[in-house]
Amino acid sequence: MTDTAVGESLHQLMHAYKRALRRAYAETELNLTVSHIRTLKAIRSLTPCTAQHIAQRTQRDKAQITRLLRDLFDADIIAKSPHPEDRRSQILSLTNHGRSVLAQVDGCERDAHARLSNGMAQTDLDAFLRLSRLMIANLN
Amino acid sequence: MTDTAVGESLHQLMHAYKRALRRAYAETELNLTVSHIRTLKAIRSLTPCTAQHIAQRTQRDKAQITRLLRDLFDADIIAKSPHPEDRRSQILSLTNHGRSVLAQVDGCERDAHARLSNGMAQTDLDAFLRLSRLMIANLN
DNA sequence: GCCTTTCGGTTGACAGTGTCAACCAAGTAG
DNA sequence: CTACTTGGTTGACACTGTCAACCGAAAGGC
Repeated sequence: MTDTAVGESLHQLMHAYKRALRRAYAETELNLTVSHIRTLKAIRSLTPCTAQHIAQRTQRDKAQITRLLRDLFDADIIAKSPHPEDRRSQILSLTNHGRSVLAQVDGCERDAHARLSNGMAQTDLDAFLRLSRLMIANLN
Repeated sequence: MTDTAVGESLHQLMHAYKRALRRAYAETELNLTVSHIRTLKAIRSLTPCTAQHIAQRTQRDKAQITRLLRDLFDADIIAKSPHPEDRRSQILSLTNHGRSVLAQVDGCERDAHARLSNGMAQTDLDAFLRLSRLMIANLN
């Protein structure tokens, strides 16, 4: 029985979390999906950053990355500059606009996270994180 | 920073888990998606069971439930019988075929779950479950 | 040098999923 | 009876994940 319980919980948790994020993002008048934002955050945390760095980091298909990047580029949130050593590749970076967008996003997420972790001790959060990562490693 | 870490971990874990399930299901020659199976399991655990019982249990849109049920019905996995007290509603149940399908699914999931929880103590799993449920409750 | 293979990225196509709104028929309350 | 609610269906649409084909650039062998 605990077999299916873990699966069910995962589903529900994921779903509820995404819904919470979407709601939070919607309030900011930014027309970005969860995927766009995940991509943005990957760009911020990777330097230098190219498309397949993001694909690796977020574990998603490179085709999807391409499309997300196009949207972000069109919205003037990211900039592309030529890779100095490989002309196939492009270095991605945030524009000023992008940085301010991301700042707003951070605010939203802080709220969502506060709500998520309401009544949980820091040790609980750490434990959750540790177990999640263990499971991810097991599955990959 | 742990803010985003929890979100990222959730995403990745969910994704990896779904992928593992999909792979496992694919081997069984059953043409069922993760959603179909979640629906099936809901039917098994709810008696009596109607469409919106499932919607409630799995936290999904009733429109989606309708479509999933149609597929399952067409595949002779579930049966519909009239609700004795409400002619709008239908009681859902598993067919014999459905029960054997579900038995196969259980096998797949046991494997996937074994892999997922490799190297984790039972207390870890319990803790994970507890924390997940707490978070779900927080978000709803 | 050239040829083949690999790699970064793009594009097209498609299935699965989540969400919303409109709707119908059956039930319920006034 | 009328008005409102409820169970279920349908249509439409956006987001997401996945696969295969492709292009141009790079790398390695010869």
